[in-house]
Amino acid sequence: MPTTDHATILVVDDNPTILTAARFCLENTFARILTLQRPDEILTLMQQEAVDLILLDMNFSLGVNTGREGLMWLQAIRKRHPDIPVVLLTAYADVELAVKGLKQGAADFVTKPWDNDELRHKLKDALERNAEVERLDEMEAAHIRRAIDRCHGNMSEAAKLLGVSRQTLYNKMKR
Amino acid sequence: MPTTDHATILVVDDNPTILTAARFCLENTFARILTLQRPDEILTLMQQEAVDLILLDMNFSLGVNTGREGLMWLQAIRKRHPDIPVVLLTAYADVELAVKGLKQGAADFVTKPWDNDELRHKLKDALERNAEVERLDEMEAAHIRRAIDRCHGNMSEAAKLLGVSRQTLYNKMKR
DNA sequence: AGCAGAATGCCTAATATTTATACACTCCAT
DNA sequence: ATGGAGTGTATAAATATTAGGCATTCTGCT
Repeated sequence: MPTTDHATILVVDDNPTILTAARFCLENTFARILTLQRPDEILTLMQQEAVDLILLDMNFSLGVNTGREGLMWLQAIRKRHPDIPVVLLTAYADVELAVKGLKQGAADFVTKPWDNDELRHKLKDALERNAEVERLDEMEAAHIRRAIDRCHGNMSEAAKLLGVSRQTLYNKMKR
Repeated sequence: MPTTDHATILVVDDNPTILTAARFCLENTFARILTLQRPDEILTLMQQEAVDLILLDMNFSLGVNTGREGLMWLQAIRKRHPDIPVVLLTAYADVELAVKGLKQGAADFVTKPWDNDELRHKLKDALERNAEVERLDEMEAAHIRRAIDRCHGNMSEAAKLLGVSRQTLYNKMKR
Protein backbone atom coordinates (compact mmCIF):
# COMPACT_ATOMS: atom_id res chain seq x y z
CA MET A 1 0.00 0.00 0.00
CA PRO A 2 2.77 2.50 -0.81
CA THR A 3 1.19 5.74 -1.99
CA THR A 4 3.35 6.51 -5.04
CA ASP A 5 5.79 8.67 -3.12
CA HIS A 6 7.29 6.07 -0.85
CA ALA A 7 7.27 3.22 -3.28
CA THR A 8 10.18 1.09 -4.42
CA ILE A 9 10.66 0.54 -8.14
CA LEU A 10 12.89 -2.07 -9.73
CA VAL A 11 14.35 -1.33 -13.16
CA VAL A 12 15.76 -4.25 -15.15
CA ASP A 13 17.83 -3.73 -18.30
CA ASP A 14 21.07 -5.26 -19.48
CA ASN A 15 22.35 -1.88 -20.59
CA PRO A 16 23.85 0.14 -17.69
CA THR A 17 23.32 3.38 -19.61
CA ILE A 18 19.61 2.73 -19.62
CA LEU A 19 19.66 2.04 -15.90
CA THR A 20 21.42 5.33 -15.26
CA ALA A 21 18.98 7.21 -17.45
CA ALA A 22 16.10 5.58 -15.62
CA ARG A 23 17.56 6.60 -12.27
CA PHE A 24 17.78 10.24 -13.34
CA CYS A 25 14.28 10.14 -14.68
CA LEU A 26 12.71 8.53 -11.67
CA GLU A 27 14.76 9.61 -8.67
CA ASN A 28 12.34 12.37 -7.66
CA THR A 29 9.26 10.29 -8.26
CA PHE A 30 9.92 7.13 -6.28
CA ALA A 31 11.37 6.70 -2.85
CA ARG A 32 13.77 3.95 -3.80
CA ILE A 33 15.13 2.79 -7.13
CA LEU A 34 16.65 -0.66 -7.45
CA THR A 35 18.33 -1.74 -10.66
CA LEU A 36 19.37 -5.06 -12.11
CA GLN A 37 21.19 -5.99 -15.29
CA ARG A 38 20.34 -9.66 -15.08
CA PRO A 39 16.68 -10.63 -15.10
CA ASP A 40 17.45 -13.97 -13.48
CA GLU A 41 18.12 -12.09 -10.26
CA ILE A 42 14.69 -10.47 -10.13
CA LEU A 43 12.91 -13.09 -8.06
CA THR A 44 15.78 -13.41 -5.63
CA LEU A 45 15.91 -9.67 -5.14
CA MET A 46 12.16 -9.53 -4.59
CA GLN A 47 12.45 -11.98 -1.74
CA GLN A 48 14.80 -9.62 0.04
CA GLU A 49 13.33 -6.23 -0.86
CA ALA A 50 9.74 -5.03 -0.89
CA VAL A 51 9.41 -4.13 -4.56
CA ASP A 52 6.21 -2.30 -5.49
CA LEU A 53 6.65 -1.88 -9.23
CA ILE A 54 8.89 -3.20 -12.02
CA LEU A 55 10.12 -1.64 -15.25
CA LEU A 56 11.31 -4.55 -17.36
CA ASP A 57 13.27 -4.51 -20.59
CA MET A 58 12.32 -7.23 -23.05
CA ASN A 59 15.58 -8.14 -24.78
CA PHE A 60 18.62 -9.45 -22.97
CA SER A 61 20.47 -11.78 -25.32
CA LEU A 62 22.48 -9.76 -27.81
CA GLY A 63 21.22 -10.21 -31.32
CA VAL A 64 17.84 -11.48 -30.22
CA ASN A 65 15.13 -8.88 -30.36
CA THR A 66 11.98 -10.91 -30.37
CA GLY A 67 11.14 -9.90 -26.85
CA ARG A 68 10.51 -13.53 -26.02
CA GLU A 69 12.87 -13.32 -23.09
CA GLY A 70 11.02 -10.36 -21.66
CA LEU A 71 7.72 -12.21 -21.92
CA MET A 72 9.28 -15.17 -20.15
CA TRP A 73 10.46 -13.07 -17.24
CA LEU A 74 7.14 -11.29 -17.15
CA GLN A 75 5.42 -14.62 -16.69
CA ALA A 76 7.91 -15.70 -14.06
CA ILE A 77 7.35 -12.50 -12.09
CA ARG A 78 3.60 -12.62 -12.37
CA LYS A 79 3.43 -16.24 -11.34
CA ARG A 80 5.14 -15.45 -8.08
CA HIS A 81 3.82 -11.89 -7.56
CA PRO A 82 0.52 -11.51 -9.40
CA ASP A 83 -0.20 -8.07 -7.98
CA ILE A 84 3.07 -6.32 -8.60
CA PRO A 85 2.59 -4.23 -11.73
CA VAL A 86 5.18 -4.80 -14.46
CA VAL A 87 5.71 -2.17 -17.15
CA LEU A 88 7.43 -3.47 -20.28
CA LEU A 89 10.18 -1.60 -22.06
CA THR A 90 11.40 -2.22 -25.59
CA ALA A 91 13.38 -0.54 -28.34
CA TYR A 92 11.15 -1.98 -31.03
CA ALA A 93 7.66 -0.58 -31.45
CA ASP A 94 6.22 -3.97 -32.24
CA VAL A 95 2.45 -4.16 -32.03
CA GLU A 96 2.38 -7.92 -31.78
CA LEU A 97 4.82 -7.88 -28.91
CA ALA A 98 2.98 -5.13 -27.05
CA VAL A 99 -0.27 -7.04 -27.41
CA LYS A 100 1.29 -10.26 -26.18
CA GLY A 101 2.80 -8.50 -23.20
CA LEU A 102 -0.41 -6.81 -22.12
CA LYS A 103 -2.40 -10.00 -22.61
CA GLN A 104 0.03 -11.71 -20.30
CA GLY A 105 -0.68 -9.17 -17.63
CA ALA A 106 1.81 -6.37 -18.11
CA ALA A 107 0.52 -3.08 -16.73
CA ASP A 108 1.80 -0.99 -19.63
CA PHE A 109 4.22 -0.86 -22.53
CA VAL A 110 6.86 1.81 -23.18
CA THR A 111 9.17 2.15 -26.16
CA LYS A 112 12.76 3.40 -26.11
CA PRO A 113 13.77 6.10 -26.30
CA TRP A 114 11.13 7.09 -23.82
CA ASP A 115 9.67 10.44 -23.00
CA ASN A 116 10.49 11.13 -19.36
CA ASP A 117 7.12 12.61 -18.47
CA GLU A 118 5.30 9.79 -20.18
CA LEU A 119 7.39 7.14 -18.47
CA ARG A 120 6.83 8.67 -15.05
CA HIS A 121 3.14 9.00 -15.73
CA LYS A 122 2.74 5.41 -16.87
CA LEU A 123 4.65 4.06 -13.90
CA LYS A 124 2.72 6.12 -11.37
CA ASP A 125 -0.49 5.15 -13.05
CA ALA A 126 0.37 1.46 -12.97
CA LEU A 127 1.16 1.73 -9.28
CA GLU A 128 -2.00 3.58 -8.37
CA ARG A 129 -4.25 1.42 -10.45
CA ASN A 130 -3.83 -1.51 -8.10
CA ALA A 131 -3.44 0.48 -4.89
CA GLU A 132 -6.92 0.25 -3.47
CA VAL A 133 -8.29 -3.05 -2.18
CA GLU A 134 -11.88 -3.60 -3.15
CA ARG A 135 -14.31 -4.57 -0.43
CA LEU A 136 -15.28 -8.21 -0.56
CA ASP A 137 -18.97 -7.57 -1.12
CA GLU A 138 -18.30 -5.09 -3.90
CA MET A 139 -15.99 -7.50 -5.62
CA GLU A 140 -18.59 -10.21 -5.24
CA ALA A 141 -21.31 -8.01 -6.67
CA ALA A 142 -19.15 -7.11 -9.65
CA HIS A 143 -18.35 -10.74 -10.31
CA ILE A 144 -21.99 -11.69 -10.08
CA ARG A 145 -22.98 -8.99 -12.53
CA ARG A 146 -20.36 -10.21 -14.94
CA ALA A 147 -21.49 -13.81 -14.65
CA ILE A 148 -25.12 -12.93 -15.25
CA ASP A 149 -24.15 -10.82 -18.21
CA ARG A 150 -22.18 -13.71 -19.63
CA CYS A 151 -25.21 -15.94 -19.31
CA HIS A 152 -27.23 -13.25 -21.05
CA GLY A 153 -29.48 -12.97 -18.01
CA ASN A 154 -30.08 -16.66 -17.41
CA MET A 155 -30.07 -16.74 -13.61
CA SER A 156 -30.17 -20.51 -13.24
CA GLU A 157 -27.13 -20.95 -15.39
CA ALA A 158 -25.29 -18.09 -13.70
CA ALA A 159 -25.96 -19.57 -10.28
CA LYS A 160 -24.66 -22.96 -11.40
CA LEU A 161 -21.49 -21.43 -12.81
CA LEU A 162 -20.92 -19.36 -9.69
CA GLY A 163 -21.38 -22.38 -7.47
CA VAL A 164 -24.25 -21.01 -5.40
CA SER A 165 -27.95 -21.74 -5.27
CA ARG A 166 -30.30 -19.71 -7.36
CA GLN A 167 -31.95 -18.24 -4.30
CA THR A 168 -28.63 -17.09 -2.95
CA LEU A 169 -28.08 -15.31 -6.21
CA TYR A 170 -31.40 -13.51 -5.78
CA ASN A 171 -30.47 -12.59 -2.20
CA LYS A 172 -27.12 -11.21 -3.16
CA MET A 173 -28.61 -9.21 -5.97
CA LYS A 174 -31.08 -7.49 -3.69
CA ARG A 175 -28.19 -5.82 -1.89
CA MET B 1 -21.20 -20.21 -21.99
CA PRO B 2 -21.42 -20.64 -25.74
CA THR B 3 -18.69 -23.13 -26.60
CA THR B 4 -17.16 -21.36 -29.60
CA ASP B 5 -19.26 -23.27 -32.08
CA HIS B 6 -22.65 -21.90 -31.18
CA ALA B 7 -21.57 -18.42 -30.33
CA THR B 8 -22.81 -15.17 -31.84
CA ILE B 9 -20.23 -12.68 -33.03
CA LEU B 10 -20.90 -9.06 -33.89
CA VAL B 11 -18.63 -7.42 -36.47
CA VAL B 12 -18.66 -3.62 -36.66
CA ASP B 13 -16.99 -1.73 -39.52
CA ASP B 14 -18.17 1.15 -41.65
CA ASN B 15 -16.84 -0.52 -44.79
CA PRO B 16 -19.31 -3.11 -46.17
CA THR B 17 -16.49 -4.85 -48.01
CA ILE B 18 -14.81 -5.58 -44.72
CA LEU B 19 -18.05 -6.91 -43.30
CA THR B 20 -18.42 -9.26 -46.25
CA ALA B 21 -14.83 -10.43 -45.92
CA ALA B 22 -15.37 -11.05 -42.23
CA ARG B 23 -18.49 -13.08 -42.94
CA PHE B 24 -16.63 -15.32 -45.33
CA CYS B 25 -13.78 -15.73 -42.92
CA LEU B 26 -15.93 -16.52 -39.90
CA GLU B 27 -19.04 -18.23 -41.22
CA ASN B 28 -17.78 -21.71 -40.46
CA THR B 29 -16.38 -20.80 -37.09
CA PHE B 30 -19.30 -19.09 -35.36
CA ALA B 31 -22.91 -20.03 -35.28
CA ARG B 32 -24.22 -16.57 -36.00
CA ILE B 33 -22.59 -13.49 -37.46
CA LEU B 34 -24.19 -10.10 -36.97
CA THR B 35 -22.79 -7.05 -38.71
CA LEU B 36 -23.18 -3.34 -38.21
CA GLN B 37 -21.83 -0.39 -40.14
CA ARG B 38 -22.73 2.14 -37.47
CA PRO B 39 -21.16 1.72 -34.04
CA ASP B 40 -23.89 3.78 -32.42
CA GLU B 41 -26.24 0.87 -33.00
CA ILE B 42 -24.12 -1.62 -31.05
CA LEU B 43 -25.71 -1.18 -27.64
CA THR B 44 -29.21 -1.23 -29.04
CA LEU B 45 -28.50 -4.40 -30.95
CA MET B 46 -27.00 -6.02 -27.88
CA GLN B 47 -30.21 -5.45 -25.97
CA GLN B 48 -32.08 -7.45 -28.57
CA GLU B 49 -29.55 -10.14 -29.45
CA ALA B 50 -27.34 -12.28 -27.24
CA VAL B 51 -23.93 -11.22 -28.52
CA ASP B 52 -21.01 -13.23 -27.20
CA LEU B 53 -18.08 -11.52 -28.88
CA ILE B 54 -17.40 -8.31 -30.80
CA LEU B 55 -14.94 -7.50 -33.55
CA LEU B 56 -14.73 -3.72 -33.60
CA ASP B 57 -13.09 -1.45 -36.15
CA MET B 58 -11.47 1.64 -34.67
CA ASN B 59 -12.01 4.31 -37.33
CA PHE B 60 -15.41 5.42 -38.55
CA SER B 61 -15.17 9.06 -39.53
CA LEU B 62 -13.54 9.39 -42.92
CA GLY B 63 -10.17 11.07 -42.73
CA VAL B 64 -9.78 10.46 -39.02
CA ASN B 65 -7.48 7.57 -38.21
CA THR B 66 -6.55 8.17 -34.61
CA GLY B 67 -8.66 5.28 -33.44
CA ARG B 68 -10.17 7.56 -30.83
CA GLU B 69 -13.64 6.68 -31.98
CA GLY B 70 -12.94 2.99 -31.61
CA LEU B 71 -11.69 3.51 -28.05
CA MET B 72 -14.82 5.48 -27.28
CA TRP B 73 -17.08 2.72 -28.47
CA LEU B 74 -14.95 0.16 -26.68
CA GLN B 75 -15.52 2.02 -23.44
CA ALA B 76 -19.22 2.35 -24.11
CA ILE B 77 -19.53 -1.37 -24.74
CA ARG B 78 -17.45 -2.34 -21.72
CA LYS B 79 -19.35 -0.01 -19.43
CA ARG B 80 -22.56 -1.78 -20.23
CA HIS B 81 -21.12 -5.28 -20.88
CA PRO B 82 -17.81 -5.54 -19.03
CA ASP B 83 -17.55 -9.16 -19.82
CA ILE B 84 -18.19 -9.45 -23.50
CA PRO B 85 -14.80 -9.73 -25.17
CA VAL B 86 -14.08 -7.02 -27.72
CA VAL B 87 -11.34 -7.57 -30.31
CA LEU B 88 -10.10 -4.36 -31.89
CA LEU B 89 -9.45 -4.02 -35.59
CA THR B 90 -7.39 -1.33 -37.26
CA ALA B 91 -5.61 -0.60 -40.50
CA TYR B 92 -2.73 1.11 -38.71
CA ALA B 93 -0.27 -0.94 -36.69
CA ASP B 94 0.00 1.69 -33.99
CA VAL B 95 1.61 0.48 -30.76
CA GLU B 96 0.25 3.34 -28.70
CA LEU B 97 -3.26 2.64 -29.90
CA ALA B 98 -2.97 -1.09 -29.28
CA VAL B 99 -1.72 -0.45 -25.76
CA LYS B 100 -4.50 2.00 -25.02
CA GLY B 101 -7.06 -0.44 -26.34
CA LEU B 102 -5.85 -3.38 -24.30
CA LYS B 103 -5.51 -1.25 -21.16
CA GLN B 104 -9.11 -0.26 -21.62
CA GLY B 105 -10.07 -3.87 -21.63
CA ALA B 106 -9.99 -5.04 -25.24
CA ALA B 107 -9.40 -8.76 -25.52
CA ASP B 108 -7.03 -8.52 -28.46
CA PHE B 109 -5.85 -6.35 -31.30
CA VAL B 110 -5.79 -7.25 -35.01
CA THR B 111 -4.45 -5.22 -37.92
CA LYS B 112 -5.89 -5.04 -41.43
CA PRO B 113 -5.40 -6.73 -43.73
CA TRP B 114 -5.77 -9.67 -41.43
CA ASP B 115 -4.64 -13.22 -41.80
CA ASN B 116 -7.76 -15.35 -41.76
CA ASP B 117 -6.33 -18.10 -39.58
CA GLU B 118 -4.92 -15.59 -37.13
CA LEU B 119 -8.19 -13.68 -36.91
CA ARG B 120 -10.18 -16.84 -36.28
CA HIS B 121 -7.67 -17.96 -33.70
CA LYS B 122 -7.68 -14.68 -31.83
CA LEU B 123 -11.45 -14.51 -31.79
CA LYS B 124 -11.88 -18.08 -30.60
CA ASP B 125 -9.21 -17.51 -28.00
CA ALA B 126 -10.87 -14.34 -26.72
CA LEU B 127 -14.14 -16.20 -26.43
CA GLU B 128 -12.69 -19.17 -24.64
CA ARG B 129 -10.53 -17.14 -22.33
CA ASN B 130 -13.55 -15.79 -20.55
CA ALA B 131 -15.72 -18.80 -21.14
CA GLU B 132 -15.12 -20.26 -17.76
CA VAL B 133 -16.74 -18.25 -14.99
CA GLU B 134 -14.84 -18.52 -11.79
CA ARG B 135 -16.80 -19.92 -8.90
CA LEU B 136 -17.78 -17.29 -6.38
CA ASP B 137 -15.85 -18.90 -3.55
CA GLU B 138 -12.70 -19.29 -5.64
CA MET B 139 -12.83 -15.68 -6.71
CA GLU B 140 -13.36 -14.69 -3.10
CA ALA B 141 -10.42 -16.75 -1.96
CA ALA B 142 -8.15 -15.22 -4.58
CA HIS B 143 -9.21 -11.72 -3.61
CA ILE B 144 -8.63 -12.45 0.05
CA ARG B 145 -5.16 -13.77 -0.64
CA ARG B 146 -4.33 -10.63 -2.57
CA ALA B 147 -5.65 -8.38 0.18
CA ILE B 148 -3.68 -10.17 2.88
CA ASP B 149 -0.60 -10.04 0.72
CA ARG B 150 -1.00 -6.31 0.35
CA CYS B 151 -1.34 -5.89 4.08
CA HIS B 152 1.86 -7.87 4.52
CA GLY B 153 -0.04 -10.52 6.41
CA ASN B 154 -1.82 -8.23 8.85
CA MET B 155 -5.17 -9.95 9.20
CA SER B 156 -6.89 -7.20 11.15
CA GLU B 157 -6.08 -4.63 8.52
CA ALA B 158 -6.99 -6.98 5.69
CA ALA B 159 -10.35 -7.70 7.31
CA LYS B 160 -11.03 -4.01 7.68
CA LEU B 161 -10.17 -3.32 4.05
CA LEU B 162 -12.27 -6.22 2.85
CA GLY B 163 -15.21 -5.08 4.94
CA VAL B 164 -15.65 -8.28 6.94
CA SER B 165 -15.01 -9.21 10.54
CA ARG B 166 -11.71 -10.71 11.50
CA GLN B 167 -13.32 -13.98 12.46
CA THR B 168 -15.01 -14.26 9.11
CA LEU B 169 -11.64 -13.84 7.49
CA TYR B 170 -10.33 -16.75 9.56
CA ASN B 171 -13.35 -18.85 8.62
CA LYS B 172 -13.00 -18.16 4.95
CA MET B 173 -9.32 -18.96 5.02
CA LYS B 174 -9.90 -22.37 6.55
CA ARG B 175 -11.72 -23.40 3.39
C1' DA C 1 15.12 -3.73 28.59
C1' DG C 2 10.44 -2.45 29.29
C1' DC C 3 6.05 -0.54 28.10
C1' DA C 4 1.80 0.49 25.33
C1' DG C 5 -0.75 -0.44 21.53
C1' DA C 6 -1.79 -3.61 18.13
C1' DA C 7 -2.58 -8.11 16.58
C1' DT C 8 -3.77 -12.85 17.43
C1' DG C 9 -6.47 -17.00 18.61
C1' DC C 10 -10.42 -18.45 20.50
C1' DC C 11 -14.96 -18.19 22.74
C1' DT C 12 -20.27 -17.03 23.07
C1' DA C 13 -24.89 -15.62 21.82
C1' DA C 14 -27.78 -13.18 18.64
C1' DT C 15 -28.56 -12.48 13.62
C1' DA C 16 -28.32 -13.45 8.95
C1' DT C 17 -27.58 -16.13 5.16
C1' DT C 18 -27.44 -20.39 2.48
C1' DT C 19 -29.19 -24.61 1.23
C1' DA C 20 -32.38 -28.20 -0.30
C1' DT C 21 -36.77 -28.81 -1.61
C1' DA C 22 -41.11 -27.70 -3.26
C1' DC C 23 -44.94 -25.54 -6.06
C1' DA C 24 -47.29 -22.72 -9.47
C1' DC C 25 -46.51 -20.07 -13.38
C1' DT C 26 -44.59 -18.48 -17.98
C1' DC C 27 -41.99 -19.22 -22.25
C1' DC C 28 -40.56 -21.61 -26.07
C1' DA C 29 -39.86 -25.13 -29.41
C1' DT C 30 -41.30 -29.47 -31.09
C1' DA D 1 -50.62 -29.00 -26.63
C1' DT D 2 -46.97 -30.86 -24.35
C1' DG D 3 -42.47 -31.25 -22.26
C1' DG D 4 -38.47 -28.89 -20.81
C1' DA D 5 -36.32 -24.98 -18.95
C1' DG D 6 -36.45 -20.90 -16.43
C1' DT D 7 -38.78 -17.86 -13.00
C1' DG D 8 -40.57 -16.17 -8.60
C1' DT D 9 -41.61 -17.41 -4.16
C1' DA D 10 -41.81 -20.07 0.14
C1' DT D 11 -40.36 -23.14 4.10
C1' DA D 12 -37.30 -25.26 7.69
C1' DA D 13 -32.78 -26.84 8.81
C1' DA D 14 -28.02 -26.09 8.52
C1' DT D 15 -24.28 -22.68 8.34
C1' DA D 16 -22.05 -18.41 8.49
C1' DT D 17 -21.46 -13.74 10.21
C1' DT D 18 -21.49 -10.46 13.59
C1' DA D 19 -20.28 -7.86 17.93
C1' DG D 20 -18.24 -8.36 21.95
C1' DG D 21 -15.03 -10.19 25.23
C1' DC D 22 -10.54 -12.09 27.04
C1' DA D 23 -6.00 -13.91 27.61
C1' DT D 24 -1.72 -14.13 25.06
C1' DT D 25 1.82 -12.78 21.79
C1' DC D 26 4.06 -9.44 18.76
C1' DT D 27 5.94 -4.85 17.62
C1' DG D 28 7.69 -0.48 17.68
C1' DC D 29 9.43 2.99 20.43
C1' DT D 30 11.81 5.21 24.28
